[in-house]
Amino acid sequence: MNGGSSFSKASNPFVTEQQLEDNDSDNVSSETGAESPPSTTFNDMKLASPKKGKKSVHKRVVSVPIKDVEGSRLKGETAPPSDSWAWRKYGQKPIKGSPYPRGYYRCSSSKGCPAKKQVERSHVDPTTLVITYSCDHNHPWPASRNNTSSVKQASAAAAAFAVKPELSTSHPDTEPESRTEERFTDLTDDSILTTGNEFAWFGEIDTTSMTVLESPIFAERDSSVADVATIFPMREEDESLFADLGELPECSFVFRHQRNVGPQVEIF
DNA sequence: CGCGTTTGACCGGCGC
DNA sequence: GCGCCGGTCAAACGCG
Repeated sequence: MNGGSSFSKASNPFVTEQQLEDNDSDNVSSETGAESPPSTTFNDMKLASPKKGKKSVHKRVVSVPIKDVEGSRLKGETAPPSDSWAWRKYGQKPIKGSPYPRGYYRCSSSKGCPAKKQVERSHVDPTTLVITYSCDHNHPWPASRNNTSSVKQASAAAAAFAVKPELSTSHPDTEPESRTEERFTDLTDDSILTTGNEFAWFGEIDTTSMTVLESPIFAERDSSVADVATIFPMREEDESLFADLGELPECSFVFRHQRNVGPQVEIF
């Protein structure tokens, strides 16, 4: 929402959605090799909660030109684009193989929201900001280490993950926590998230920038981009994805931006 | 006063 | 078994 944050069509950030399911092996590498071997992005990607024996893990990575988002925040190098959600940074670490540090953010829009995201600059394309969204739907949120005040909503948090996407859709700016819980209730429905929330910022940034609308999600948000959906019939897959979210213990989204390359959408 | 950011330390997993 | 690396926590600081 900050002015300045707008995806310039010129940049045409192609968004490649990748859903990583860490079923039990590493089957994440083919697509990544498209242009940049994100060795750190996927291969090394470990879920925050390593305790997981083997649960399906979904991650979504969004790559956007920094120049388009840097306007939102002039702070760190990995300043994430301002979206409709409030993110609180809880850590930053230098990543091997990448000259840029990775920032760890946790959703603070709703107290119990387990949604997290990692923001880092692509070492391949320094001008590209890679945002990895990851949500632990099933995350137990151990009270022992739990943060400060999300315990009570831990349960809700679990569902929050699914909710989050939904919230953003209509969530103005002030997202009442209570609402979160309500959403969960409905979530079970086929309300499959209008998934706009997490990506709401895309729309806010610049609706005309269809470049980032390659995600079916946008298609639902804006009929004007319906064409995109046609081009990238991921919609039903996406829905499936989200639909599963209700059952999936964890989820993440992966978007990838590839320059000079046609939009690529790959789903695992 | 509250919230968010920053930084260092700690923990756990994975690879060698 | 050891070392490396990623991820998270917790305390301190700054800003609104």
